[in-house]
Amino acid sequence: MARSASAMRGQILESALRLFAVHGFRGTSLQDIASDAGCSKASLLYHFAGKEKLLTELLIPAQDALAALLDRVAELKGDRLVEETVVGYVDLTLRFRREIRLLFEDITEMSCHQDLNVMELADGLLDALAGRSQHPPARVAAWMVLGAVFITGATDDEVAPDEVLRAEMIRSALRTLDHTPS
Amino acid sequence: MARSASAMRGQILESALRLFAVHGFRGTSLQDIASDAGCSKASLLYHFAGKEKLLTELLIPAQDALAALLDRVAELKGDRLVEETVVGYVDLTLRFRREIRLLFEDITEMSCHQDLNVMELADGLLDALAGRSQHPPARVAAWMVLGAVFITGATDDEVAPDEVLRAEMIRSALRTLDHTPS
DNA sequence: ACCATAACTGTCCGATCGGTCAGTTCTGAC
DNA sequence: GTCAGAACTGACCGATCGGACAGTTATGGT
Repeated sequence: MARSASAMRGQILESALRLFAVHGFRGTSLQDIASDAGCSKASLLYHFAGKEKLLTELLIPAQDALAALLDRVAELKGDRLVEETVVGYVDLTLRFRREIRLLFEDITEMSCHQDLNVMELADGLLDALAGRSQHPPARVAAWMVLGAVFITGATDDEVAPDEVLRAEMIRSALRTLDHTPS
Repeated sequence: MARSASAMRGQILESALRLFAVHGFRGTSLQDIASDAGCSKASLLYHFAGKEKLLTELLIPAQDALAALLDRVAELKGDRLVEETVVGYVDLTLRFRREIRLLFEDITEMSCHQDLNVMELADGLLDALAGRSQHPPARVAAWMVLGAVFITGATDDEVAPDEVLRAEMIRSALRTLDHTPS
């Protein structure tokens, strides 16, 4: 058939993202993705140099968004820093739900992935959430928020409508950080 | 050599737990475990009926401990319920760190595992953390605590000594749940 | 109409995995 | 010492995986 290149690429990426999010990176074979996308495994490997490259391409948008957030809050301090970081982080997890689930499934794979520096960015996020503080209580609370938002965003339990979920996640996170609402 | 059965079994379980926690269930082969434990793959399969059974045996203690916790707080209400649940859950994650990491790595595997009912127990835990409330804000906050403690316990970053970590995890969790300290 | 090239595929390959099995080695009771 | 059975092993098997490659089909510019 030979459709336009970008169409098939997009279809493959979509299928890969969904399957990876459900069954994990290792739990999804190239054949699974190809079947779901409606092409042959060989065609998949024509568009993407390998399974790893496919994973990389899927995660880069989320990574860039996180990097942009960290860049945006880099010059803030105190209350503004924490508030902006929390809101930005929550929005990010809701926007990239499936990517988060994928990251969640194969966190160890990512740590030693050369093209992705998720761990580095996570450190920066942790730092901002702690308000640049090095005190153990603040660091622990920041870790808690990191995990809380991460998992709450990754879950697909319809615990609440997205708008309510977002608002409550932000409020809960700020409480965790002992941040009195302004 | 043919050492006593229990000794080799214990060695295999120990090796499996460590390797699973680091590389995940799928990321660890039976040969990896056997080499680490100092025996052959065939010997490993002599002691354990299969890879799944090995996983089950590793997670049962943690599962039982969680079930016991839920049983203990079943008759409590209000503040006592939430406090006991939080403290118990935090202690549990710190006691079973590696098991948590393992669970963390392969959460989807577990959901469809017949011998383990982790998801069912997680629901009970969520319910107790929410103080048996069905209101969305309380449910979201409970989800946040579930994830926060989960990840903070699973991480091996030495963010703080265990005693400080424990105390701060409990305090942070109670703040997340909007629980004014008694 | 023609053709260079992009898009695609069927088929094969080596590696790795979980698991089986017949056979060997060790141990403890007598 | 002997011997039954537990403990252990090397060799092998079928399945599955990621990937390579030669060959085929469709497309767009001329």
